[in-house]
Amino acid sequence: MARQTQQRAAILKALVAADRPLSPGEILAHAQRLSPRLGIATVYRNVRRLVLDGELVEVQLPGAPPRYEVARKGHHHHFHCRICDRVFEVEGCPGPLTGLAPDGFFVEAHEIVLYGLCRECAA
Amino acid sequence: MARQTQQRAAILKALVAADRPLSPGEILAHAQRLSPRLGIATVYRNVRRLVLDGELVEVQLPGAPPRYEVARKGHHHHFHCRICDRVFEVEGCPGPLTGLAPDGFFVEAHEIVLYGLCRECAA
DNA sequence: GCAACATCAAGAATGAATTCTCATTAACGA
DNA sequence: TCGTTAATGAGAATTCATTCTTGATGTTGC
Repeated sequence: MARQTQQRAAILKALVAADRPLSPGEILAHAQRLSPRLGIATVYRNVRRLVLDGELVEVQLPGAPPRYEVARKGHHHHFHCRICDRVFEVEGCPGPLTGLAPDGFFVEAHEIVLYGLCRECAA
Repeated sequence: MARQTQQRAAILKALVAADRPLSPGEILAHAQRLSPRLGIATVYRNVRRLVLDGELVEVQLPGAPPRYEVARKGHHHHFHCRICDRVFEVEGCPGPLTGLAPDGFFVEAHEIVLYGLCRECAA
């Protein structure tokens, strides 16, 4: 059976504390504050399992490696800062957008990504 | 100076004829109809130069390799068919979406991707 | 507490996309 | 047409994210 290890706890805590999607490298950096000897392979192993277990969801953004965020957050979108490369969550949504597709196309989902400067980089 | 080769012409014609963003592999397959001995390295070489020359633009979509489309098409978005994996252009746009970002964030651009079934795969 | 064994850390290995190498081909100015 | 040389084709090499391997470690059931 699965064991509750310090490393997995550190990985989950890092994602909960960040409250934004993190890449494997970011997860490593954040979680190492709690578990200093943590290695990147352990991040990948645990992230894979946490996604399978439904605790994390993968967030794919254009031209960027996969990021991961805690599951059950409801429908939302993302903001990608072009300076610091961090990704943030964005609350609203302009609607289902089914009207944009050409006739005969069937829209099942949509993704919106905003680009620009985050609060810190805009200051 | 740059030469006008059959291969480069075939690559551009393939992209113009397709009227949708193509991946390097798709460009190879389409352009080989016009230039059968075309190789993948030549596709990458020419695509890189055509992007630098401003004739093509790179289209990045979530979780997908880069695709390329002819430049100067105006603001538009994309539809990614989950069955055939082809990407199509979509005309409209719901607006600048600057209101979605949190306070203090500065929105410079946005990308919208629709997912579902294209006309052929929905039939 | 202790033994069994799931998990770990570190580095090697993998895989896929992209780029490089180099002998050959072909574009184009004279 | 011809010579120069940019561009090509094919396969090797590279890159980088991710996964595997190994011996060591730490968690859990008893």
